[in-house]
Amino acid sequence: MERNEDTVPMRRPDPDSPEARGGAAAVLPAGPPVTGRAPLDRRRILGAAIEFIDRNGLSALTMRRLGASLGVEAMALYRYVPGREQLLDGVVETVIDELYGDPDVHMRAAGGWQDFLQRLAHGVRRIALAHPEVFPLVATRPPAAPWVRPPLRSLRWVESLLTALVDSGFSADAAVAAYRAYSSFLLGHLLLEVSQKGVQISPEDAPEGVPDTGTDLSQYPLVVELEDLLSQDESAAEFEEALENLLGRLETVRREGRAPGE
Amino acid sequence: MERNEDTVPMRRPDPDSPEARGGAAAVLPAGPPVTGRAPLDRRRILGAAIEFIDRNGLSALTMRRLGASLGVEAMALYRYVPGREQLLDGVVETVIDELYGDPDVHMRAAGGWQDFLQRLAHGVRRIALAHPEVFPLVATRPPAAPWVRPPLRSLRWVESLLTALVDSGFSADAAVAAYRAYSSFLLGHLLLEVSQKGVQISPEDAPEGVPDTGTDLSQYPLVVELEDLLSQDESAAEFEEALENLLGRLETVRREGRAPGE
DNA sequence: GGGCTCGCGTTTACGGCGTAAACGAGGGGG
DNA sequence: CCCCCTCGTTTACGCCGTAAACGCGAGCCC
Repeated sequence: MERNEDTVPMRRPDPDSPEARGGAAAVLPAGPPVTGRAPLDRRRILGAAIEFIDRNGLSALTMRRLGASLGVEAMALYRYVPGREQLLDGVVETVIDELYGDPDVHMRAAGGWQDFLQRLAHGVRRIALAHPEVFPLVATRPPAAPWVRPPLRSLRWVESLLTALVDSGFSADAAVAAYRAYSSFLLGHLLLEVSQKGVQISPEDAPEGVPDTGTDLSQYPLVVELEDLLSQDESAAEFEEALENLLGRLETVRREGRAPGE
Repeated sequence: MERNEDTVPMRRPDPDSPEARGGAAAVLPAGPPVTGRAPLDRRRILGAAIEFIDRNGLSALTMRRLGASLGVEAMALYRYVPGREQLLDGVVETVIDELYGDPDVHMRAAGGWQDFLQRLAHGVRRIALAHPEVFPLVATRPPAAPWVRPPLRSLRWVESLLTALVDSGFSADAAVAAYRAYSSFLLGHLLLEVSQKGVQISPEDAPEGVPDTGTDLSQYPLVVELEDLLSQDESAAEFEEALENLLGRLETVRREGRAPGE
């Protein structure tokens, strides 16, 4: 066991964590930050919904409670949102639209396609970490078209990404394959990361003297032996590692100018 | 890439599709297949819930309707299941327990760790494709412990997997890292695959003469140009390709006997 | 055999949900 | 002045999850 201590040299907290950035992923600067009574509008409703989910969890969001958090009856929301389902669609769209406000993510691949994908990936990760309760929604809400894949649920970003790849020498086939591999990578890593984060927090009650006597692990000796390692959170490093690997793999695909499967 | 060869020789429809297998992933052989009135029990309830979700979608599942599908009032279910949430937990557990009945998936790595991981991956994929409406539940339900990562939500499988890796020469670090990378890969790929499959089906209504005039694509020329490619379903090949790549990457990690990030 | 108990499904009831529909209040233009 | 348009409220309906009381048939003890 040589790998705890300070083997990891200077990986401060986590470059994508919310506190490492000056609230750059804040929800909405919608005019004055009044929390009292202001004229309702769609943006304000969606912002309040995101804040509500961040604070209380997705399952606690109801039309009545969201209305109450805005100082309004539930039915008032229906003037601006057709219904609860479309409200959630709007939440998902608003959350990923935070990418446009992220100064480290660009829509055009000025620094090459690898820089583009890297910045985009970290931007999405920042959003996931800033809204862990919302991200499962981003992941599972049915997309508009079969080729709009979570978590990049916006045509503009798909167009950006494909453009960056094709302009950098990817064939059409390879660009599409890269888009799909990239989406799968982001979705898998980030969904697991936020769900893991949620689990660590949620059993906050019953902090007894003996920790974690919930289940009997005696039948799983290796799990017991590796429990420390398994509990460690190496998400940031693993994300980086897997991302680098993916980019490397895509580079060979690009060079050989063919789809990766053949 | 020397490690496929004849592992996947004839890729006609899809080796993991439900119809390509003789119902091997059927839900329950719980005694006589009577659908009428039989004594209620937990297994029968969970089986009915899975069938209900497969047929009508997760959002249609209510205690009352599930009761009705069993010829019983909703409250009768509460003798066997504490509540709706725990019912869903049971559904998830039951679905992944289908792995134990899969003759192509083994709990011990008799044919080497790569064979083990490959069989397991395809087993999980078969389950995902057999129950596309259930899989998002498998992916997003909070796990029991932070180190039980979807989609392999069972301590027995985690123990199996780690054992296979450690026995094959992975260091403890490397085995844990491999477990995490493998989980992310499975989750990302399969969640996207089933969600894509769901989207193709759901807008079944309004098959007008002009197809897909729903949204204006004029601002996204590359998306338009690549629309055919983007709509193609290459899930099986991409899954195989990404899995092979992951295994290859893990092999170098194993050989060098260190965690992959350093 | 008679009555008692107990396992199991039903009935009833309650508060909360999403949302359709009718209803005001308040203000700006004819 | 009055009308009507905008926007939030009130009321109402059917469905939801589930607590609690109930009923009923089978088995058992005496």
